[in-house]
Amino acid sequence: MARHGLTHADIIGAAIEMIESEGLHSFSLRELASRLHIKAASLYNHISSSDELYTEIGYYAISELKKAQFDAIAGKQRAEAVEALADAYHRFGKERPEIYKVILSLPMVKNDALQTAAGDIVEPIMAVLSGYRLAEEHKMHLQRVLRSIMHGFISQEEAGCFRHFPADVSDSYRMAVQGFILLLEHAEKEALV
Amino acid sequence: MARHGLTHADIIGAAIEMIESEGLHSFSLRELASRLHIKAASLYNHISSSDELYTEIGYYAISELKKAQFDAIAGKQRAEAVEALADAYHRFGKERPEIYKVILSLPMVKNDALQTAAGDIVEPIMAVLSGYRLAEEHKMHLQRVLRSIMHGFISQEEAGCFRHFPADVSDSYRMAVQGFILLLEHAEKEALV
DNA sequence: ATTGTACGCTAACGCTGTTAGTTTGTCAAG
DNA sequence: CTTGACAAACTAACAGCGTTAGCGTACAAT
Repeated sequence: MARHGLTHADIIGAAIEMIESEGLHSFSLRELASRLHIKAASLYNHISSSDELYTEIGYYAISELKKAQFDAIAGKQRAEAVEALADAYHRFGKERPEIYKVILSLPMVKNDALQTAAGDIVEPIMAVLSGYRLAEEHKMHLQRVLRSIMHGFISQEEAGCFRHFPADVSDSYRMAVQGFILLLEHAEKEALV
Repeated sequence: MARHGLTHADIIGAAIEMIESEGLHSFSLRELASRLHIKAASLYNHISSSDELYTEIGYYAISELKKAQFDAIAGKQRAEAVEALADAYHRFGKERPEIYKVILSLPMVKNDALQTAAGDIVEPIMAVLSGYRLAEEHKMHLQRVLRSIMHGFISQEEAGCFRHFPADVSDSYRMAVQGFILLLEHAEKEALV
């Protein structure tokens, strides 16, 4: 009845807040609506489907992640930049696990808007790799390798897969990143030959 | 009415088949029941909840993955064994993506039965690492690193995250694995010092 | 032959996303 | 100042989900 003056951005913002605090798992449109003092059906005046909502939140998450990475590597070069980037990625995953999960649930195949989002993920990594003398194709491969390491690590850590052994998890991550730097330097040397 | 002589194993088997063919996403107890010519409620004579069902399928998936890895590394040593293991893991993820997803959805934190399953994941990797002269703690770390690489890679590949660049995806994976082998050898040398 | 249990059934509950159709508040134009 | 249009809320409903309670029946063992 009483107009609440809700905007699209309000909806997205509230959804993000809810997901971060209550968890992606227990999120629902009805709960979101209720928190906005609205009926679930009324949400459809602002969004076209739950899929669209998740996609938009995914965009937000990706841009946040991108920002965090660029902030971290600012003014840094080579190994130091790689470490800072990896650290920022790891921190993002640990501090905002539910939002990170939204990124994972994005079906990157679908539309091309998502393709540009995928580009956003790649950007900071490519920026870091630019500090190394690498062939363009090598850079593409190595970018994938670094993403695999970072994503694989935090998603397994988050899932609790790393509790099997008592070894310190941060140490493992550091070793993974050092291994990647080793590979980078190796690739650089080979290119010179 | 007419007894069908359904066993617990039949249910699990049918569920696995459905998930592999139709996808985890569109799987439901009601569809599973209908495929077995049963009502959904009747499933509860054989399983206690859908969670339990997913968990059991997860066990199955993990054991299959473990088997594939051990088969691959049989008779191989060191770098060759690492490559074979990584290759088997990759193949499993590509050939049975839906079943692989079930593993991911397992909440490893929960009960201790799942802890033993987590052990099963670790086993073949530790077997391969045993071919290298490494401190016990190094082995734990490196096992996590390899898992991160393998899991991170195939989960991103599956999600379509690697279409951004034209570079060959298998080449990227090979490079990731070679990088890990490099790290292994590096760690081995350092240990000798 | 009788009894017990394992396994099927129906009906229902509360939850999910989603749609159609209706009302109402607000703001702009006449 | 009234009127009309549009935006944004509403209610009611549908189909689907997992799950529970309670009922009936076929089969196996006594």
